[in-house]
Formats: sequence, C-alpha cells, structure tokens
Amino acid sequence: MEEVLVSEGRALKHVQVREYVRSLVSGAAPGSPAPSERELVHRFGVARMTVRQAMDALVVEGLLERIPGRGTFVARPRRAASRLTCFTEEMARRGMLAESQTLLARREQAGPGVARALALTEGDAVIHWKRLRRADGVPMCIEDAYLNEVLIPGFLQSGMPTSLYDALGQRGLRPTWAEDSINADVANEEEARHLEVEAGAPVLRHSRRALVGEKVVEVSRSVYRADRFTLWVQLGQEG
Amino acid sequence: MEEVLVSEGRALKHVQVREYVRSLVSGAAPGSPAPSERELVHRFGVARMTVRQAMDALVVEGLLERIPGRGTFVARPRRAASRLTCFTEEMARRGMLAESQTLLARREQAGPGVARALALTEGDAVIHWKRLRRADGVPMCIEDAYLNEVLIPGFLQSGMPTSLYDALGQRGLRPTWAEDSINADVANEEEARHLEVEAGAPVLRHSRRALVGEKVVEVSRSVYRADRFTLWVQLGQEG
DNA sequence: CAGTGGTCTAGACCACAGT
DNA sequence: CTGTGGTCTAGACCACTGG
Repeated sequence: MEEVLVSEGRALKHVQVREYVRSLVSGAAPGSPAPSERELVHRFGVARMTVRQAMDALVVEGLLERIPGRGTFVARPRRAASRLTCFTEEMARRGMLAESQTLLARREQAGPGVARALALTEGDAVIHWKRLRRADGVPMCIEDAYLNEVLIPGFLQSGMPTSLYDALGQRGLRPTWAEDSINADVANEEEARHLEVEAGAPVLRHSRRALVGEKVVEVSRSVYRADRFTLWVQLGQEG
Repeated sequence: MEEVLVSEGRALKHVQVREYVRSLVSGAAPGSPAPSERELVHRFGVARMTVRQAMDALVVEGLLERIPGRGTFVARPRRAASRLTCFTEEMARRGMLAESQTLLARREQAGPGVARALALTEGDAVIHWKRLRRADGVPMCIEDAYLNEVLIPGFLQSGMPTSLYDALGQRGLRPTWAEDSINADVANEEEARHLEVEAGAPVLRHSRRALVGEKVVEVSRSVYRADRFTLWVQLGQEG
C-alpha cells in the first residue's frame, strides 16, 4: 500500500533499502542469499527495524524467504494464479503474434444491457469496439467490447492500441478483477464467415466483465474457434 | 508463517495482541474501529512496535485496514477469487441438487498418460472413477477422474463419497491448486446417450489437474452439456 | 487542538544453523 | 563458536485527521 511518489522529496529509508535489495536479487536464482539484515544496517546506517520493514515487504511480496538461523534467500516463484490478460497478451504468452482487424469502433449510447453491465445509466456514452482477432495469421476469435467512455476520454481519437489492457494500464486503469463466463456453442453464419469455419462448427463463448477497483471498465463477449483455442485457468485455494 | 503451537509454553506477545484484536473484530461490521495502537500498548504493557507487528499481520491478512490520521478499522471483505470446487460443491453453490451415477470405479495400473499427469510411474496404482453427474435430475456432465491411490489408501472400500473434495478434505488432501483447460466440442454418440442430447450437440470439455501442495491428487476430464452449463470464473490481478 | 498511524532509532536477548 | 533471523523495548518526530 505504501508507495513511492514524491519525485523530488527524499525517499523513505525503508523504501531505499527495499529497492536496493530488490535490484540485487532481481534475476538472481532462487535460493541465492540476500544480504543479511545486519549487513544492510551497516551499509545504510539505519536501525535494524528499518531493514526488517524493508525485507518484510519483499517477503510478503513473495520475492524473499527467511530461514531462521540461516539467512534470507531468493524465494522460488510461488505458483501464480492465471494472470488477468487480454487477447494480445494471452497470445504473446503462447508465443503467437496477435493481429487485430477492427470491424466497428464508435461512440454509442448504452442500451439497457450494456448500461447494467458497465454500471452506467441507459444512454450514457460508451465505446463499442468489435474486432476480428488473428493469431499467427489465423482467425481465432471475434471480440465485441464495450468500454466506459467516462473513464477513458479521447480513447477513440488517440489511435486504437493493439493491447487493450496495456493501453488501459497506461491510464492507470488496468483491470484488477474480472468476472468471466464460458460456455460452448456452435458458430452462426456471420461468425463462421469471419472465423473461416463452417456454420455449426463448435465455438467457445466467453463473456467478461473487467473492473479496476470498483469501476467497471470493460464488458465484452468473444467467440473463439474451438479447433484453435483452448482456455487455460490456474486457480489457487485462496484469492 | 509464524504460528501458534507450544501448547504449554507462553505465547508470544505479538500473537497475544493479534489474537485479542482478531477476537474483538470477528463478526464486527466492516468500518468498525479496532483499538488504537497506543491503547493496546497500555492494555498489554508492550512496546508499540510489538503492537504494530500484531496489527500488520491482520492487515496483510485483509482483516483490518489502516487509515492514517484516523485509525484502524475492520476492512470490508476483499473480493474473493473463484473457490476451487468439485461438481457437487459447484452445484450446491448454484442451489441445485447434485446426484451421481457411478459408471466405473476400480483400481487400475496407470497408463503412460495418466502416470505423467499424476506424476507417477507407469503401472502405479490409480483409482479410476467415472460418473454421470446430474443436477436437479437432469444429466449435466460425464466426469472421468483418476486419483493417486497412494495418497488415499482404501478409498474404494470406504464407500464412495458424494463430494470428492469434501472427502479429500477429510483426509487433509483438499486440493489447493488446480490447472484447468476448457474448450468447446460436440458430443460423440456415447456422450450424447448419457447426457440425453443429440450426437453433435455442443459440449464443454473441461480437464483438471488438482494438487495439494506439490502432490497431484486428481486428474480428470469432464464433458458438460453446453445447454445446461456455463462455467464461471473470477480472477484477481494477483494470486 | 489532541489523537491517529507512519517512520525511525539504538540498543537487547533468544533459538537456531553451520563450522 | 559466530552469524542468522525472531522478538521486544522505550522512546522519538512526522503528517494527517477531526473537532
């Protein structure tokens, strides 16, 4: 929760120590030793509690692991639940090149369904963006998204990005939460034409409601070619 | 990581403070104030850093929230990612009654694929359990599961449970991690017969590899009627 | 203004690892 | 044995909040 900021002001000591240690161990192999607390006390001329505050943050973060009597070490990366990604990022993760062909991109007034999903009032401005998505040149999915216009003024004019979540992130609006539903269906005529399959071919239908904090930034429906796409989810017990 | 234990020994002070505060706020409404740090200092006769250590743990845990200049308050429950559930639990969550018809339940020797998935050696003993699952009487899915026999000796003899994860939990083996894959397909003849749909009807295919710690306890493939079942997933940014 | 949490100091003793 | 992290003390000053 505590953050950097204050571009000119002096940095807090525990932040200095924390970032120093982070830079030391970034890229280090799991199991590598981090500096001992007392060594950092001498190097920075601070109290040990200050060093511990710095190290605590990195331990909670999962970067370091303490072993009493031995020292502090780089933790092996904890199993990570599925990252919240958009199509572009997901394809990149799979080593594929994502391309995008915009079928529709305009400002609209929210209808009742979209307004409810975006937690807006009917008639509020939304951005409607429909794209055909390819991976390594092969049609993969049709994505039909609505964005809350109030949160991203000038989005349509700013040149449409490739990676939606990356673009949102640059505005501090990268989704932190998503509610997805997934089911199976068969392609209708229009979908089949775009996806270059036979009508009636199996498809995966994916709906998403993406939030940043309490604000809904995106709702979308996507239809994926089942012969080209399998969804992967990794779930942990906690949150 | 620090834990209670030492049934006879004296409890650590920060643990005493932590558990005192936890008991105070358990059941309290979000936004209710917790005792101030200095109040706890006086009540327990400890240093403020000790109190802060206790409170820090509860803040990291998500139970408390600090507001500088105001105080410490009961946090509203953070959004929870999808719980790791089995069919029985998932149907219960939807307010439906899960029933189960065993199609096959026996001890087998692991074939190459199952052995790899369960992190065993080919020929190791596994439990093969195939069931037709109904919700409110309607066929919903066919689940074909393999369990690591070594981890659950006598499972077949102990009377098959309704909720697999509940039964595993009673042996301390409730999965804490799952790797799922989901895609769309059409039902083959046998599946269609069991699910009481036409062959070629859309279905959702769901594979799971469920672990507790580092041990793989279950691998399964399920096929769901797409007209009766939609998968829901809630994802957070972190883990 | 008084009260809160945020940061920080300069020590201390303990249990435990490894040599 | 030395060095490590785990715990704890008794203060201090700060920025911020609310009345």
